[in-house]
Amino acid sequence: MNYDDIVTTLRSNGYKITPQRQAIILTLINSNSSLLSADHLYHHTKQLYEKTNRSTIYRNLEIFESLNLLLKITDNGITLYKLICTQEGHHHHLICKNCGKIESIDYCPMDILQKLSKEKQFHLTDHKLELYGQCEKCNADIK
Amino acid sequence: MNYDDIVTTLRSNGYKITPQRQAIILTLINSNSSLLSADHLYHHTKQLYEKTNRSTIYRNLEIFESLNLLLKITDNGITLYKLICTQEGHHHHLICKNCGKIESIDYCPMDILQKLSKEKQFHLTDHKLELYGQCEKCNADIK
DNA sequence: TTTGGTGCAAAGCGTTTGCACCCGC
DNA sequence: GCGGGTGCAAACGCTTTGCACCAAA
Repeated sequence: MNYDDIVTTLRSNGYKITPQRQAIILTLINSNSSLLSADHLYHHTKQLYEKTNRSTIYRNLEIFESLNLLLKITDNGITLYKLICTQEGHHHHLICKNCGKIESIDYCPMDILQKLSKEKQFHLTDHKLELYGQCEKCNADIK
Repeated sequence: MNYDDIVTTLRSNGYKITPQRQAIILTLINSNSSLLSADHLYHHTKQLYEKTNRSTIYRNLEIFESLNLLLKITDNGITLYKLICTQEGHHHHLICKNCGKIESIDYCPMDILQKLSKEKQFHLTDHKLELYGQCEKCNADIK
């Protein structure tokens, strides 16, 4: 999922390509697909296109999310966003509580959970799995 | 984990037992261990002890959480609380996006994830697994 | 008597909204 | 030119905080 793909998705859903929107997309891409706060996104987007407003950020994040371009993660009142890279496929994260470093893990327990939920006649549509702890570096630092 | 256990835990950690605190505990217990919002908790606690303030609710929820008596779940900006019942053991939830019904499932993928994270030298301390979809009843209603 | 707990009101914070204007298509 | 997109400022909802008083131990 690169810049052009996102622009195409937007266009084909009837959304216009404004400079603000372009700047937001670039900021998301430039972030190396790490988790970003709305505030971080606001400041970095402003660096690309000065006259971008906070409300524009929020309004676009909502649109991107609705188009499944963006992942929104909320933990402990803190909301973070991340581009969904379909090339990388579905995965989960190891989040270091100390330094905030985020690693990806490919393992997903959903196949097992699908079976379990079928037994309960529950139709699974979404799931959230987040793992917290200390990464290798922080572990060493603490010791 | 019943009322007396919670009171004992509070006392042994140097916390006093005020009528407000008692009312909050009772409200949590009476809720049949379903997920409650701070607002819901506020109104129901008031029914038990009229002169309870919102700040008191929040301050106590924070204390209960720090003592591992309470689980705090945030999804999409909505924060809910639930007593941790150690007797029931660790488990996860199936949350119906339609009617809000919550079912428990015993399966937990953490043993597998522990192995995976060890390979990455990541020290796992916490995890969150939440499953969303439609429960049996809502599924039938939609069809 | 001591010290944590509380009520109150005000502020905080991230987010949302109404409106008039702007601009991509 | 049309209709969606934006900036602005104000409001929002939930939560937190400072302070003086209160009451559990």
